Parts: sequence; C-alpha cells; structure tokens
Amino acid sequence: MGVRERRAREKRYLRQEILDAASELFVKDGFENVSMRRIADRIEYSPTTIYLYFKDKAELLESICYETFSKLSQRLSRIMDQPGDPIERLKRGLITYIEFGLENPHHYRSTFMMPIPEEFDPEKYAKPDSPGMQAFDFMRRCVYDCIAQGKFKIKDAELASQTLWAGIHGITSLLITHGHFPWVGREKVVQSTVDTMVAGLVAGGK
Amino acid sequence: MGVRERRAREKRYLRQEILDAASELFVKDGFENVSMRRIADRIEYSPTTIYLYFKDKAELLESICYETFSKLSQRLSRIMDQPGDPIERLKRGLITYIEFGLENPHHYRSTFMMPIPEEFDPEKYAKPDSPGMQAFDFMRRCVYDCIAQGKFKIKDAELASQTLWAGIHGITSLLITHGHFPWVGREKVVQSTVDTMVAGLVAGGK
DNA sequence: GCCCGTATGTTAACAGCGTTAAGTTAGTGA
DNA sequence: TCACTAACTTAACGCTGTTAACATACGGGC
Repeated sequence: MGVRERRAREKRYLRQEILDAASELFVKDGFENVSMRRIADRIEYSPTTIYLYFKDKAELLESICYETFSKLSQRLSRIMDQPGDPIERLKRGLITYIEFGLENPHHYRSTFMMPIPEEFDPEKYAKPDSPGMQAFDFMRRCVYDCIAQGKFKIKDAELASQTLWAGIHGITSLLITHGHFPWVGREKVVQSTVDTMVAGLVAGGK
Repeated sequence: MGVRERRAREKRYLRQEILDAASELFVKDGFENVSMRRIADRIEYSPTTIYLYFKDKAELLESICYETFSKLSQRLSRIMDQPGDPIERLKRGLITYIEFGLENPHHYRSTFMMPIPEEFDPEKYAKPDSPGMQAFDFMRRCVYDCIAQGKFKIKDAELASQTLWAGIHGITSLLITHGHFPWVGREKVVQSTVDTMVAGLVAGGK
C-alpha cells in the first residue's frame, strides 16, 4: 500500500524540479526577469501547476533564497566555531558575508534589498529565524564575545551588531548595484570597510 | 509672432505637469507601482502622450530623482561651505545624506538600489555628475580636507570616501527596506554608524 | 465491479503592464 | 487655399501574475 508514499515522493520530486528550474533562471536573470511562464516552459508543465506547489511567485523565489542562504549559515557557523581571537573571527565572518552576497547577487538582492516595507505583516516578521536573520545572529554572538573579552569600547552588543550589519550590507549592495562605479578595487574596498568598521568599534565612536 | 514661444511654453508646462503627477504617485507608491497609464489618467491625457516628452518610464522617473537629489546637493553644499573642524563637517554631511534617503525612500531606492548592472553602457556612465554622484563628490572633498589636516590615519582619500559611502548607504538602505527589523532605534543606529565609520578612519583600520 | 471523491493538471481568461505603429486633428507658413 | 507639421489619440502587440472553471485519472468504500 505504498501508493500514498509514491505519490508524495512524486509530488516532492516535481516541487524540487520547479525549484531547480526557477533557481537556474533566477541566478541567471534575477527576480523580475523570471516569469512563471518561463519556469513552466522549462519543466514542461502549465504555468498554473506551479501554484499547486507554491502560493505565488514571491513564495517560490523565497524558497530558493532560503536554500541558498542556508549555505551562508553553514559557512558562518564553521567560522564561528573556531577558537582564537574573536576579532579575527568576526572579520572573517564579515568578509564571508560580503563574498557570499557578491557570489549570489540576485539572492542577496531579493532577500535584503527588495521591498519597501508594506504595512506591518506579523506573519512574516514572526519568523526572524530565516537564514538571513540566522546569519545576523552568528555575527551578534561573535560581537558578544568581543565585548565580553573587552576588545570593544562600545558595550551595547546589539547596537554594535546592527552597525556592523549596516557596513557590510552597504558595501555588498553597492558592489551589486553599482559594479561599474570606479571602485579603487573590489577587494580593497571590502577589506577597508570591514577594517574601518571594526577599528571604529574598537576605538569607540563619538 | 510669439506663437512659437507660446507653444514652447505650453509644451514645457505639460512636461512639468507630467513630472508633477508622476512624482506624486512615485512618492506615494514607488517605481514599480507607478504605471504610465496611471500617470496619464491623472493628467487626463492618453498614456502615449507621455512618450512625446520622455523616452520611456525609466527616463521619466530618472528626471524626478534628478530633481529631488539636487536638493540633497544643495543641502550638502551649504554644510561643506561652513568653516570649522572638517570631521564635524563630514559627520554632519553623512547624517544629512542618510536623513535625505530616509525622507525620500523611493527616490533613494530608484537611484541607488535598483538594477543589477546590465552590460556596461557608456552612455549612462559617461555622466558621473548626476546629482547622486555630486553628493558623493561633496563627501570626497570633505575627506580630502580631513586627510590634509592629518585627522585620518588612512591617507587614500578615494578609498576612505568609498568606505564611508558603503557605511552610510548600508544603514540608509537597510532602514528603508527593513524598517520593521527590531532596530535599537533609528537615530541611535544612524549615529552609531557614522561615529563608528569616522572613528575607524581616524584610528586607521587593519 | 462500480461509483464517488479527491488529487493533479490544463485551458481560458482577467486585469494589468510598457511600448509602438498608425491614424486624427488642428493650426501655421507659403 | 493648400500642404505640412506638431500634438495627441486609438488600437494593438506581447508580455506579466493570478484565478476560475474544467478535465482526467486513480484509490477507497460499498
């Protein structure tokens, strides 16, 4: 009587096929250039079939970003588990975040650069443990370590974390959207951003 | 024989009327929620009329952003002309930039957060003196002053400017797209970002 | 063994979008 | 008066995300 199981398996399989097709187009062309019809073409189903597996386009592409950002979480967790100077650890984590964003510009854009906040939707913000926010948590824990060890002049870990996030998000998103700007050099400005932010926390702003 | 002139005047008038209508919708709903047809409705012309005055939607909304960002340039130029400690001047400029972005989220988004870089289009990047870039120039000049007066450990003014830009862009864009995030406080994190970046430049990264 | 209900997928359509080609109208200059 | 041009409109193309209505096939209960 494994019929139910076979069906469920097939269903999972098609769901994954949709995800794969969508992901491929998404990586190549980005959110606004992937249409439900193009995805459907690729898997040789009708466009409406997709709606049996995903509520709408946003949810579909959100799933893709979720998968991808999980990899960032893994990378960060490996770094954070290592011993040694928390400041060096923090810097490596920040660089990893930035590099991840540059490797996955469309995912990064969809996750962190897309909508202007519509009305507050508790549904969405009740789950702050999305992989994106998980990445933020890794950083926050590392900042706690730095403060605990007296490395920072600033004592408010939350404030310090948010400040750092601003910095790394800034350079990541600018390099994504303004790749043609006459940067002094991608690596150079990435490194400078990280070094400057951390130095600022060490020295204490004001 | 002032007919030509009257016609030209009327033409300018309608152009401005389009800009005003578009701007109003734009401020309210943002780029992707303003349609040519909605603009046309508002001024009681047919949608195609707009194309007699603007090449396409992008150019129309670019004009709007241009106008708005000119105001930022003005604000910044007033600040930069004042005497006194260049670091204080710089900080005031950075804060002004951020506040401007938060006051005009849709303009800011369209100008600095929108496209993934398509193929290099020299047409667009031959004019780096757009108001957006003008704002950047103000900051750069101020950074030069700081370095000239030996206030910064970092000596590369271009690198320092780009690093600062990353920081202020980061907090501006995050507050725009993630207004619901549990920030420790908007003003607080803005101030912290500016202070931390500047302190980092003063102390010298590494 | 038949029938019903459900799961799965399709077709057709709606309402919108940016944009273009073709057509209309009014008014000026010759 | 005629021809030309500038200003504007109508109609259409080819997209978009999404929904409602319809088709089909298949397993469970009688």
